[in-house]
Amino acid sequence: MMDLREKIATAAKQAFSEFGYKATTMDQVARLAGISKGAIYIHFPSKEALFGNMLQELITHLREAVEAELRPNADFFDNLERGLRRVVAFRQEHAVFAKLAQEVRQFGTEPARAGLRHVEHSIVDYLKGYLERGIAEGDVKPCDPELVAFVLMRTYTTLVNDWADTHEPLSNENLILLFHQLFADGLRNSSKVAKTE
Amino acid sequence: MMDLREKIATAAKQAFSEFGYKATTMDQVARLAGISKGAIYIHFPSKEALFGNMLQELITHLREAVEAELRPNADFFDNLERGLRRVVAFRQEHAVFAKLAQEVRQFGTEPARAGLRHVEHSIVDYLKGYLERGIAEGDVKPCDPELVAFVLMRTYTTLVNDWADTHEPLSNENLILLFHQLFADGLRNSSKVAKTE
DNA sequence: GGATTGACCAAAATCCGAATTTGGTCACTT
DNA sequence: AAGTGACCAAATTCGGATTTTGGTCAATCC
Repeated sequence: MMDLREKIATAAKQAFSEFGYKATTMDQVARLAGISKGAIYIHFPSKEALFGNMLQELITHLREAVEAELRPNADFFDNLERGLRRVVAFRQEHAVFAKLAQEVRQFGTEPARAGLRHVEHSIVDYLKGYLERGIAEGDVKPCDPELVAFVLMRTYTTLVNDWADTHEPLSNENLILLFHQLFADGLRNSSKVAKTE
Repeated sequence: MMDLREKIATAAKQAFSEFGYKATTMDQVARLAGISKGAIYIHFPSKEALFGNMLQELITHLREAVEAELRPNADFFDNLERGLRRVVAFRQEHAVFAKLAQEVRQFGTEPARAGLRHVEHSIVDYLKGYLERGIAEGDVKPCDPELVAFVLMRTYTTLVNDWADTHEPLSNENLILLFHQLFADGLRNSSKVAKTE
């Protein structure tokens, strides 16, 4: 049988995914886990702890998923592309992200906002390390890895969250393609023929 | 003496800048313009029209300011940088933008949100035309100009506005460097030396 | 006689106390 | 010791009275 703590965590994730942070009640989680409310507090000190535990597990699983995707001998930017694609897929596989983002937009729920920020920061931090390795190995031009990681992540978030407000949402393929074109190779057309003036 | 319509428009901008859209009342605007409330409606059909008029004027002035900044014979990406920098400066010179952004974050006021979106869209639209010309002239690789314009605009304002929330603000030089590195030339280090392992 | 006013109105926003819900506890059962 | 569920204080929601606000228009002014 499933260990109780795990059962509670699963029920919590299910509830947070469906209702968001605010609208999830401890009674609901207890009912979903098939236990009483008091039992939750034997394993988790608070609702926020339940939430934080879920986020931590997501971060761990995301990192594992991304690392499983990387090919040590492949081109740096191909791997970056792979990793980003995995992040996109992971977000879609876990409805919590969409639900929490919607909740933040609609109600501005503070713990939900902080949670998403926490996840984003851990991704940026991971990305920073990856960029540092790329610079050290000579695959990436020297740059401020934290700043570039920040921009990459923000651009990604903006594209996923904000572009769809006013346009057709981007397909994964277009998203990755755009990233590659913008950040890896740049927009400058270096094969331009000499201007005649 | 200042023409009445202009006086009303000036008072409206002053009020919107200080209080945002929602908290600005027609009585307030009338008082600031030194006239009665009814007189406003001789020149503007509604509060929204007053707001829209202000935004339209801002858009016009911004476009003029940007165009005054461009150097026809300069490098495409240098001009792009120049223009974007002017946009950011313009936003800082006109307190309405900050006030409206704050209002949207705090209250989600719909006309304020729509107004900011309208301004941003007109900037992106202008940028899109600029990119299209760049593509046609061979300065820029083929790409979706609207999408790229959107990303450029958002990334630039994010760098200027949000990076400083948690880090040392970027100097203009670093900003230009980063911008060129990211979008113009890309991060790929094409002169990589053969790996020794 | 057109421009301007300000009392006026319906609708929307705001207040505010009552009623409900919720996170968390703990004496008690199993 | 693990788990329960009635219980509590604090937070949230509800609803209706009260105020504010965008917009109008007959009266007034120049």
